[in-house]
Amino acid sequence: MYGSKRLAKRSIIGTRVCAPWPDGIYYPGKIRNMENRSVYTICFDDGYTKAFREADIVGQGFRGVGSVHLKFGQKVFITNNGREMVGHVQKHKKPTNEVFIKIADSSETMIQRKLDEVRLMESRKSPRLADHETNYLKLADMSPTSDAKKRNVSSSIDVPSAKSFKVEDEPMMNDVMAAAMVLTSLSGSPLLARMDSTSVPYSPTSPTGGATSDLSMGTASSYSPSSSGHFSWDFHSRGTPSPTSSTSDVECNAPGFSFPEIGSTNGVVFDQLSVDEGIDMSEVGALCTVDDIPAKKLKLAPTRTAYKCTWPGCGKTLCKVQGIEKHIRSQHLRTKDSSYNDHEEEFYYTEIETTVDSMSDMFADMYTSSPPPTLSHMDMVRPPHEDPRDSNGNSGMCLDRVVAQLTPMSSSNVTMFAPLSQVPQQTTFTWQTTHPTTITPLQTNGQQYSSPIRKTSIVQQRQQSHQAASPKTHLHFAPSAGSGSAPSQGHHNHHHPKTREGKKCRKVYGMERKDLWCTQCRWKKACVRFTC
DNA sequence: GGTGCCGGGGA
DNA sequence: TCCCCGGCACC
Repeated sequence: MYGSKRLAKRSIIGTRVCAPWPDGIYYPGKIRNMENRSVYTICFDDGYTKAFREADIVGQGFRGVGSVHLKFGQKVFITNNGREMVGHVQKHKKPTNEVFIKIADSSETMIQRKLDEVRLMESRKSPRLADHETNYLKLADMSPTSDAKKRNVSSSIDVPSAKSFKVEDEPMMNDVMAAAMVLTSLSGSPLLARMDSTSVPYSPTSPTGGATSDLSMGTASSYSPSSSGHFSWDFHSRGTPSPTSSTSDVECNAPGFSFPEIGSTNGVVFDQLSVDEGIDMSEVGALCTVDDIPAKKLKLAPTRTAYKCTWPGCGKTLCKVQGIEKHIRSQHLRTKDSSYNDHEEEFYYTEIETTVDSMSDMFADMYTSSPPPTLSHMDMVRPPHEDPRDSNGNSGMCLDRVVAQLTPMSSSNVTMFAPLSQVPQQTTFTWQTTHPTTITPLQTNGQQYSSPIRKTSIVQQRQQSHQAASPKTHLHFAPSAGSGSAPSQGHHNHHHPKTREGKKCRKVYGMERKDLWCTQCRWKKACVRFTC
């Protein structure tokens, strides 16, 4: 019924957004794919890839910066004197939403801005900013010397000087921040960084020290002065991946293999992470408490991540994202020119996750032997940006909606963790696979386990699309939310086979952001982006 | 009244 | 084919 619908042209893939690391600081990245309607895999600029809930993402189509709390050291962009400047947050006063920003190219200039006037990403690419954007080392190499004085004359327009700014008594904070930015950008895994932050007093990924705390907590003073100027933290010494390792290493080490490490460090964390061995939908660092976990889900199953080519008939599975991308480029896209990278290959592989204990050996064969669903139109997928969650991350309603928007068949459980600094939250939902035979063995492992496979957006989107089109679609999960409007019930299929409870572009983006709507919505046609 | 989207029609 | 919009059913 809906299979013949014209497909949207716009793509969210590749959209630059910001997402928080475990230290609570937002960093820019690109949306690589969509895990489901509410979870997006973001590839940070340093190559690290992580899944985030839509509510944790800041950017066009997602939540605005006005709804986030900027932590100390957060890199921001502001317009000052008609110029876009980059700086780092010194303090974000929540009550007034005032943000004090230290301009990156000056150690003295402090800018005060309303939160709404702050951007997490540059609005335009000026050479000056581009330089800052890409050269973190240079950024980190700033020193509060004569250069600062010079700039202080022209750029401190409407702000008190840093010295009069008593919020932070960190003389070397600029350097520290810069260093932190470098490290947070380069470090392999927020997951591990979080682990560090919970187990080590000093976290290289957190400019405020291990506690990822606000400036107001005064943890900045815990920063080691020796860290300024060079960045040689030994990630390996704590069993974490090198921040400067290749992206593939990051991929392989951080999201996949780090779970056991975390488990070994923090039993609670381990439990959390291994629950369902499902998708860590958000900040793994924002770990749930045990209390948040349904007892039935307390099964340990460390996971690892692999990448499976979804090119029809291929199914090659590699453990490194670089490898799979190379494979796709070379084998399928025939793109040899590495300088031309439109990231098309990202459409043709999916990140899969499996438990180390039971699945590591079998899943590759299983998945390589299973032809993937036809490639879906990821570009139909746009994220809802208005998450009904409250600012504390209490996402009960949101999660319910997430659940409701899925078209599950109890094949895979997805574990969602609340983002950092938010109330630990976890939910589990399932989705149906279009290849039940592929999943069946996993399903039989038990409900707690369900599928350990993390199927990312391409496959999943297709699944959802199929289900939306299938009259046999039915829900198997029991959550109260959304269950009352299961597609199999009542009037639902008559005139509006797509439930109104599903987010539609109008609802998600609003009239003022109609440009973000899918084409269908703009044409008042059936939404193809938020199908249910 | 708002929303979703079918159906029709213009470019 | 793209795009717009009237109109209707549903909430």
